[in-house]
Amino acid sequence: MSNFVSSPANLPNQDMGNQNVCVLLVDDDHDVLGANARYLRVNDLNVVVADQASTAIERLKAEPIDVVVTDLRMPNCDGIEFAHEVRDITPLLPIVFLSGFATVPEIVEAMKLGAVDFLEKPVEPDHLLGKIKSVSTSFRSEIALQRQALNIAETTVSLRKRVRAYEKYVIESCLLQHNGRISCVLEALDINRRTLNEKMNRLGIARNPNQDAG
Amino acid sequence: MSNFVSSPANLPNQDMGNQNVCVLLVDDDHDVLGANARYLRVNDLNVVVADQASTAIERLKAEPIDVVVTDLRMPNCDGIEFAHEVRDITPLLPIVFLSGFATVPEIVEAMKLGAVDFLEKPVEPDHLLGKIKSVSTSFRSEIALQRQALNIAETTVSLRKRVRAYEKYVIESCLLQHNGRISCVLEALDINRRTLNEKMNRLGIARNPNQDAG
DNA sequence: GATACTTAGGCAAAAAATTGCCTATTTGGC
DNA sequence: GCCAAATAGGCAATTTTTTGCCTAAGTATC
Repeated sequence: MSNFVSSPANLPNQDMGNQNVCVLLVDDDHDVLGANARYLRVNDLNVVVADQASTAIERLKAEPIDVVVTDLRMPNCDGIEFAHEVRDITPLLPIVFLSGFATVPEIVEAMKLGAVDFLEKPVEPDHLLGKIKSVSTSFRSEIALQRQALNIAETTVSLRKRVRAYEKYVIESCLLQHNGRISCVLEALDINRRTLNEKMNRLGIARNPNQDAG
Repeated sequence: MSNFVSSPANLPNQDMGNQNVCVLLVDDDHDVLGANARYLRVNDLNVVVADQASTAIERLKAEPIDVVVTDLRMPNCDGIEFAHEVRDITPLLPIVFLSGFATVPEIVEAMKLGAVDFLEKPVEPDHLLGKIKSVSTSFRSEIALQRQALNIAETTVSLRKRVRAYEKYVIESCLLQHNGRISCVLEALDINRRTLNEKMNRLGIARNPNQDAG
């Protein structure tokens, strides 16, 4: 996969391995950067690293990034400003912020800039991985859904189809986020086990087997 | 103006005098509530007050609220839960949170739920007023808005609620797009007339009257 | 091999949603 | 006032969905 901008309009429900997802990790602390990068790579993600905003921006322009994970506090340029620059280049790219100390206004601003999440340092690598996975699928679907949603006039997509697609996406991304662990999905979506089974059959959602990752 | 409910996808940028803006103030502290209400009223806002979530929800259903301002920590029901309920009713209504102590996850969750802003108590009345004014004109970031509208933000909400919210959004925005013309919506969404009626009742979608189509 | 844990699915009752038919109300035109 | 068009809603038959109960299969642990 490359840039979301160019992804097809349909909901991409084929399960994709992590190996296609490309993450841009930005952190001025080389230790953190290295550790996270290693963990994510071991789990089949493509990882591009940068230890400062300017480098990150270059990378972003050069490579097909799917998710940005950035520290909020950096020496030469703060994370918010960086996020603004990212927005200029890719208006919808998901950004996950990391920070140990953050003020309310900073968090608010970050979220307004469309941060997908805001994690507190130190982050458990596994948590970060889960977040990235879920973000990258939900984002793909998001683009697709937006297209559909915003093009009501042009394409006649029945309400039924749209709702189905949405439901499918929600379940799939939840499934992904929990490594295919059905019991977690049941809880997260607050849904009866039997109902979930039925829905998955109806919507053609594959039982996800081999997500090891943890 | 009335509910934002009836204006989903578009940013409502018409400027209106304060006197038409209706604010729902929610706070369990009567002193704070009274003081803020007074200040806002003096400044020509319509203010509806509630000292607990349940009352607030009733008010919300009954009156044409434009902005909700709520405390995050309340005795019977926390602000996040309250916001969830608000979202069930009005997926796009701007919510401003107030709080003295808030954790990062709380703030993040609130923002994902489409909070327009998050102010730290104690709030200067004038600051609050400014915020409300700007909210009712400018609005929150388009990205957050779209995410919200599409219910993409991965908040922990039951599948059922999310699907409902999405369905509601689709219908509302279609309705808006066709100036409230039901017959067009029927065609656009490829849905049975009777079914649409039922859904609109179930989801609490207001029959839209006088959209003259500016 | 026994045991615990997780998940799938058959079956049927119960609940919810869809939809056709018919009627009522409103609005605008003649 | 009368007619046509658009919309809402009552009622009931039909279809779908949800869900509890019970069984079974696959895995991992002991």
